[in-house]
Amino acid sequence: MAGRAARPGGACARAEEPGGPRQRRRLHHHPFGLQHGQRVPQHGPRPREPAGGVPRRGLPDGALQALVLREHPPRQGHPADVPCRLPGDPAPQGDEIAKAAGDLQNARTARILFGNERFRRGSGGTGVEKAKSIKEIARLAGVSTATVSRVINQNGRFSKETEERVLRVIRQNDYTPNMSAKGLRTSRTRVIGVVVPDITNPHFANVVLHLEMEFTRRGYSCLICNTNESSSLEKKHIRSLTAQNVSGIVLISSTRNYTELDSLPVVYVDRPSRSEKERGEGVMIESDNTQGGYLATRELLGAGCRHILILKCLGNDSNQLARYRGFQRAIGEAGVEEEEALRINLDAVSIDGARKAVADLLDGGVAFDGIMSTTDTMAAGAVIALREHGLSVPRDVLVTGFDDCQLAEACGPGLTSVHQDVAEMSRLATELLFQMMRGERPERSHYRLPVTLTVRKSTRR
Amino acid sequence: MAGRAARPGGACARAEEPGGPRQRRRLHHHPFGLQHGQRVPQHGPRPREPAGGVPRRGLPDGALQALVLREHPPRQGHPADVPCRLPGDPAPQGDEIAKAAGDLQNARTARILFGNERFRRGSGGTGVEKAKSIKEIARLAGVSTATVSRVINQNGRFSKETEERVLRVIRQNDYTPNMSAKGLRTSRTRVIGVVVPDITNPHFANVVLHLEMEFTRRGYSCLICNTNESSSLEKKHIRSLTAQNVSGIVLISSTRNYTELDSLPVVYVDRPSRSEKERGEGVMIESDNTQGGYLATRELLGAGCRHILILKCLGNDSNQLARYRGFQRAIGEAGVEEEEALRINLDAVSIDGARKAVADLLDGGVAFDGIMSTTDTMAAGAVIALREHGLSVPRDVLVTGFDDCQLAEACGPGLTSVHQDVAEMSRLATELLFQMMRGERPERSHYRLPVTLTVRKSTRR
DNA sequence: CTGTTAGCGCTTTCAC
DNA sequence: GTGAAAGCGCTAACAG
Repeated sequence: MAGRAARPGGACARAEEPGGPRQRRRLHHHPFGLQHGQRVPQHGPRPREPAGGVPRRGLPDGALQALVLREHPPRQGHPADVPCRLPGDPAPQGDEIAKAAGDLQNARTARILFGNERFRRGSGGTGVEKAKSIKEIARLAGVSTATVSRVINQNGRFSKETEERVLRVIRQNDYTPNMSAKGLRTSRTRVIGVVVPDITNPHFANVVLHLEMEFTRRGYSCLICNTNESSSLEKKHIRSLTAQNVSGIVLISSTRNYTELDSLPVVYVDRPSRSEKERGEGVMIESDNTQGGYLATRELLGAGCRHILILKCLGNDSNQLARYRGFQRAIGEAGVEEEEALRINLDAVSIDGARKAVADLLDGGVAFDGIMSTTDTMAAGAVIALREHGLSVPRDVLVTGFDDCQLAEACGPGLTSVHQDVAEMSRLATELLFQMMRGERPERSHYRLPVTLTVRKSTRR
Repeated sequence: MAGRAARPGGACARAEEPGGPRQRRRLHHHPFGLQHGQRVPQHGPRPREPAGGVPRRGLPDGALQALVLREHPPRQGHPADVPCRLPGDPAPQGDEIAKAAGDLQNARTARILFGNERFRRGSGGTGVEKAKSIKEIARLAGVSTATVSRVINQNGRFSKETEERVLRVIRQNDYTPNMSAKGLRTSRTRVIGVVVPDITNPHFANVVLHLEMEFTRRGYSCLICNTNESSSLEKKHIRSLTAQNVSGIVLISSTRNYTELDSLPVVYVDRPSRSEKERGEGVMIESDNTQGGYLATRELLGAGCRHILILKCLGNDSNQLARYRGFQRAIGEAGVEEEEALRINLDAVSIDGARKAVADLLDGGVAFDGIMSTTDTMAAGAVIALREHGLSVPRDVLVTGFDDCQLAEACGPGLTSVHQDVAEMSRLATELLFQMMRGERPERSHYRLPVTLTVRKSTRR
């Protein structure tokens, strides 16, 4: 295979074609062909026919694109270079689909929402045998499927010898239970949904990593859903998760009004409900953001700052507000007055947005000796702006961040930042979720984890 | 509920108890109680009994911890503060379980691998009705389930009027198909597995975000698996994914020898096979890392650097090597000789590791005028080390990074970095995966995407 | 302790 | 164009 002559290809060098030119045009021929000796079931899923079969109809995969695109726009990369674009790439059918957005209006939308993959693999392929079932294991072990099931799930009611025999057969045949069947039968899939606003936010990435580790440890998988801060996308994700019979959900969101979740174990993480008591159900874990804002501000005050710029972001993240309240408490206690001019509210969290905002302030001649930022990202932007204006951190201005992510370590002189105990947060979230999945009621419905201040050079002259 | 008196609680303030003290001890009472009028099926899953039922046996959730812990250790947060620890937190039963690691040795391991959630929700709860099935929809629409199915999947063979009626009923009842059943029947679940080494790596987080967006657009979900660079964990994840009948897999790994994947659409992203032709199957997409290394090095050479420190990492990521080769090519073309002393090989990618290594070199009096780092993270560490030694970037030393992540924007004066077109990579990966899922053969089996250089101040004096 | 069996919700063949 | 019915793989009630 590797010895074949490489075809020149377009912009991308070294494109190989494993199938060789002869097969190139047989697009509808499934690469994982049907095994010849395979049994053809009377009923049940029809294995792929070699060529014809049901012709592909309905919308191609590009269809949903237009639908979701409006609220989930693809991030701009470098729009100039779009290399190696595939031929036949269907142009998104914008208007036609877009008007069906959000609801099930017609068949086309139905297809979008529920459609099948048309071309399934044949369950046998080139030398690949069909996955073993519990029946097969039962036959080989000389017991009933019920017994195999009991052994697998350690539900008791079997003898030591039977157990050993069954387990041996399981091992020898490399058997793994079919989770779809299990899920159908038990309404639980050993999959946990994690709904997160934006996984590229280092803080959330960290949360997801830790959650995933905790789940894996317990033999569960992690279905991840980015909402991109869109509430309608969030709702879709949640519907999708319930449709998939997930065992539980971890939700990073301020929203609490999903009736879909009433019968499902849910743990809310990181973002408290906006209306404080929107819905009683569900368990909530958050860091003590107010305390974090307080600690950061105290650090600045302790170093002598008296004119502290507060850099925060409006938007969905209610934690920003809590951090700001901590700031207010600290300066209040210190007898420092809050200055209207020293408050920046950004629309979105970004390095460059913060940089520009701080630069504007500096250009306008506003004076301050400290910056308390409610995220590391914005703090990084602030540090850049200061440097560009010839100001030194920490000599001229002290800066604190929030989240203590990699950025804080790398930024300028090292950024003092409020550290959230993400590992503990994730551990606790998982623990509580599993309690609920077991049918137990967690001791509390609200946990607030202490934060600490990681002091770096940005606040120590 | 919100009006109830808050119990003082332990270290965490404001702990609420939604159930009130009376219910507190009834841990085995399911919070989502059984609806009273609910039908009790003769067979099939038994809804939770109020109290007794099958007593909880076998290992608690902590069991798998010890098993996986050794290869997937929890990252250290701030070990000092472990607040709000739950009571009854089971101590992991280390040795007992650990010796069963890696294989199915005994019943206990079986339970760990396959065990059920013991306590399912009653399918009805407080006012929550059972999820509707296709049968219910069929009844309400006055058609058969077959017809409903055909409408949902747009498989044809129904009249316009029938279609409208069915869709109306579906809408009115807020029906969503049960994906477990669908998965069982069709062996495909509209879920795509993404296996990634470490999601906190900003580059991978970015890839995952874009993949997830592409999947969501097409109505698919994203099951994410962190391998933490452990090959045995990777294997477990892959087995788990196949057991769950995922529709396809995106794999960021150098490994190509999973027979489990032979019958499944797989796209390899980012990391080429180590042995270049280990297995012909599967489609591979990567950035042109060699070209990236080349571009970065050229940038340094063009600015006059003649003694360039190469900062790379040994380990699983074969891209590091490609980038290094680009470096070699560039200096070769420029007639610059590679200096043994100017090569740092780190064990792992970290800011602090790079900082220390570069600091050691500086302390040792090794002289260089440029640094070509194979990741932004290490570049950030290098910049810190330089600054700590009183050297200025870019005045004294020029630096380039790789990946063009947030760190590059925030680091020092702004880091010139090689930009990978992650959006296009994800788009292409998804496109190819869906082609394979449809049974089509992609045009090529190997795609190499062009990279660009994002020039910032670290290379422009 | 073990086996028989119904059926979870869905898709698809076959018969009309 | 439509419906009846089988059966995907698994669990759990029930009978022995």
